[in-house]
Amino acid sequence: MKQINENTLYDVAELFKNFSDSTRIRILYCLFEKERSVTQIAELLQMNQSAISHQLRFLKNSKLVKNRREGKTIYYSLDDDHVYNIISQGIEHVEE
Amino acid sequence: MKQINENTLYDVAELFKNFSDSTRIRILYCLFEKERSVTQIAELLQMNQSAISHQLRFLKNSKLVKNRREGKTIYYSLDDDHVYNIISQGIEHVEE
DNA sequence: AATACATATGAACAGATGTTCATATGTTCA
DNA sequence: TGAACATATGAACATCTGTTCATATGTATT
Repeated sequence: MKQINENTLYDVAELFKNFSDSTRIRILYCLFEKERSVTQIAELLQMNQSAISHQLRFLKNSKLVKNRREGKTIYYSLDDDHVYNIISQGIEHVEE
Repeated sequence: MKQINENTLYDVAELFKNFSDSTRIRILYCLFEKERSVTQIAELLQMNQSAISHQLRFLKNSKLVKNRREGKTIYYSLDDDHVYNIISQGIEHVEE
């Protein structure tokens, strides 16, 4: 087992916090396929726009999603190669 | 991307909840090396026994740790092969 | 049986978290 | 410029979460 820094585990907990809420993980999962706008995500998840927007900010701060503007619309997409792998591993775990 | 069940993502969020708290992840991490008693864990993490005990129950319910009694002492150890991999991947992520 | 040790448990509390509502900001198009 | 659309934001609120304290349960030893 490799030696790790004192604070690393706190950062790891912060990282996993992103995946510990069903709204956030559903947002990330629906971005697996392709980028989507805030409105599209809200419709997909059947939740109101503000709730999605708040969670997207959370995910953006964690650098898990990025966005780009196209006119009035802002498209969000995954910003981290690890996201796919981490969630996939989680899915594998629970489906056993 | 594979097709997943409606409820799977909720379960995945539940799974990651285990790793989203620094106390729990530190407990799990110190069990990487070997099994440890509640008191040993409390000393290692410099936290009181009750807090550790509560979190161990949490982790036990999630089937991430198991325990065995030896006299007065109860030893906890990891109960899931995935735990090691999931946390390792988290560590890798934050150390980049 | 009484004491000491190890762990578990429930209640109480403070702080964190997620959602909603109202509204602000930013963009497009007429 | 004004209206319509898309998104962001702050405040308020209810709920959830993690810790502590006090105490209960379980085991070993004398």
